[in-house]
Amino acid sequence: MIITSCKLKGYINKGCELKLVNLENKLEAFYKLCKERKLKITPQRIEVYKALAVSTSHPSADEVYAKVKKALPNVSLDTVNRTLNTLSDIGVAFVVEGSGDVKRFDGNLDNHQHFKCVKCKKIFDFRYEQFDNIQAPRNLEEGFKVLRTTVYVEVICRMCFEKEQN
Amino acid sequence: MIITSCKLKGYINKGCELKLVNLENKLEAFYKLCKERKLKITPQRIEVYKALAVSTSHPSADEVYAKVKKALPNVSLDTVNRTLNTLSDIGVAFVVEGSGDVKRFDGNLDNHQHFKCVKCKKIFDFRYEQFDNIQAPRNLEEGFKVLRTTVYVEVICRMCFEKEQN
DNA sequence: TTCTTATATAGTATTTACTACTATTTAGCT
DNA sequence: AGCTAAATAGTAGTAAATACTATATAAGAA
Repeated sequence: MIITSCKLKGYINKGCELKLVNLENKLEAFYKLCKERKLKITPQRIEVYKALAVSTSHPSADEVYAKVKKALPNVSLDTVNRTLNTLSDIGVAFVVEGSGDVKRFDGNLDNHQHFKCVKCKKIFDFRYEQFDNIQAPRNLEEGFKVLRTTVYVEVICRMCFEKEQN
Repeated sequence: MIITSCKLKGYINKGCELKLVNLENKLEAFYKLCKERKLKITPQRIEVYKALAVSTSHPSADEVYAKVKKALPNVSLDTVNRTLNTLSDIGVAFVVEGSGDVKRFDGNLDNHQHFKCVKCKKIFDFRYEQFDNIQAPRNLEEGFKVLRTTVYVEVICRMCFEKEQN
């Protein structure tokens, strides 16, 4: 088990230098992908991509905005937001599971898991005995107070899938 | 495997009548818990608790608010919000994993899982080979387009844990 | 039952996240 | 260099959640 970016436990992210070396290659791949998808390669897109590619901290749009602003002082937050969504669309980034949705409450204390439609944001329950007692890795339990370990599935529900086809 | 509240696939929630029968018992237990925790049993708390206890749809604060408003027309949204948080604090409800946080992006496409501190909202990566190829239950894969299956761990990080002690 | 007080609430204001809109600019093609 | 669809900056708007303050009330004490 490798904790890849857990600074609290004193782990050092040894991947950093590698990341910078790789950035050139990553950028090339990114350019290529943009061309394939007929997306214009703009300075804004490059900077947003770079900010995300070298980050290990799962930044919010605001945090990426702050970083990009250093290179492009009058970039707009809207552009950063749009670009982040574009990057997710083409698969070079993704939205951390569950984040970005309104706070939802659950009064069902029985053992169960959730799956969510990423389009309509509906959340469904399911129970799968195999997942009832899933254990977080031990060294995570040693370094942190573990409250809950769940399996989380992101789906597109039938309704949204059909809507998408039209 | 039981899909407990998946209406899209035509499953009917057979638990509904049972839920209403159980509500009385649940309420009694809730009153008892409130007394233990020195929390006043107010009409607002009762209605919020009831709304959540009979719901299977992981409602947002707004949705609970709308429901409670029918019984208590001039309840405030703030009260509903506070009460929902109180219910989470005493353990009779919980916040659906990941929801309620700002949208966060991840540029790391390598196979990995996330754990999040519920206090400071920081997200950390970890890799645990066992979780690399975790499979959603088959009948879920049949009814929905599954995009991603991850293990999600909620923790309190050391910093926040120590802060809490003081 | 009435009194007292800490707790909880209603109503409003504020903050923050995110999306929408429009006029302007620009990347990529010819 | 010129053209055009796509992208952007700047601003406005919307929605979610928290913060604040004066008022109301639950629950224990008298």
